[in-house]
Amino acid sequence: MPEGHLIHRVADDHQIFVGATVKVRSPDGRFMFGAEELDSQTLQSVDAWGKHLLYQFKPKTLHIHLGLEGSIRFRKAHTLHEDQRARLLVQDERTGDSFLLYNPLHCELLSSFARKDLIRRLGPDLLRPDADPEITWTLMQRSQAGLGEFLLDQSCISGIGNIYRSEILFLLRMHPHRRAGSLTREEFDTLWRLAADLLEVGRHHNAIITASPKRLGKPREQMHRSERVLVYRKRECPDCGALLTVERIANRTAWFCERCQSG
DNA sequence: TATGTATGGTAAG
DNA sequence: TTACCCTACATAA
Repeated sequence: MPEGHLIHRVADDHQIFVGATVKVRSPDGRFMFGAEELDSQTLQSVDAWGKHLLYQFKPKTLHIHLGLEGSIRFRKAHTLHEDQRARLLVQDERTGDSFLLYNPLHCELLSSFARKDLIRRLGPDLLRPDADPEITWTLMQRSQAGLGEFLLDQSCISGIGNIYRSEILFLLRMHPHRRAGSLTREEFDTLWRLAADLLEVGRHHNAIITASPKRLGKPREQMHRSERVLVYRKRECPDCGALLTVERIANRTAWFCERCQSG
């Protein structure tokens, strides 16, 4: 279920494990080698970069990417739950709290070189305070891609997934086939700020919410699933009522309104 | 119960 | 560009 907001939320939540000496196991046996290497080590830090989670040990880093199907569950101490389906179990030896990892795309150990290389390949992460928009701006000016394709390219800007893509472009009234390189600096700044704000809201609420609470007349917490987004998987434009265009862009389905997103 | 689809990414062709 | 990964869930039958 992960776009960047959720990965950062996990990293936030997992700060409680930093400094802990941990018990590490691989219940499904598919990460035995790595689990043995990390067992009884002390966790130095937990970081999110785009859709990647990095758990720093010495000298190696545990790299987790949830992909499309992965999930992470937190378990309070003493709620003993032997789940053989989990790829990874990490337990804080001080508190007994643990987390379990299921169906990840990646669960592997990285050398410090491989860690740097991974981060180098990623574009600026909207949710990181050190994110440098100038890098994305430069890439965008040179890009031949349409906006819909550009926003999903994690090497140009990281953290945005398929739901946020459609939602951001709708809110900006920008057509997904408009060339990324055609944006003015002002338009880019607006895009960057909007995307960062939306991801921050998602991180806070642990859910993708792009609809305005004011417009609906209820707080975000009370919004129904279908009310939280504007165009993703919808039939009609929430503004003009026209049928939305559904099209695969960069190998993923995109929803947009030809009438409202003309720019 | 069967079918279709997917909030992501990689690698083969 | 396409197949694949091979799970979870919603919807159709």
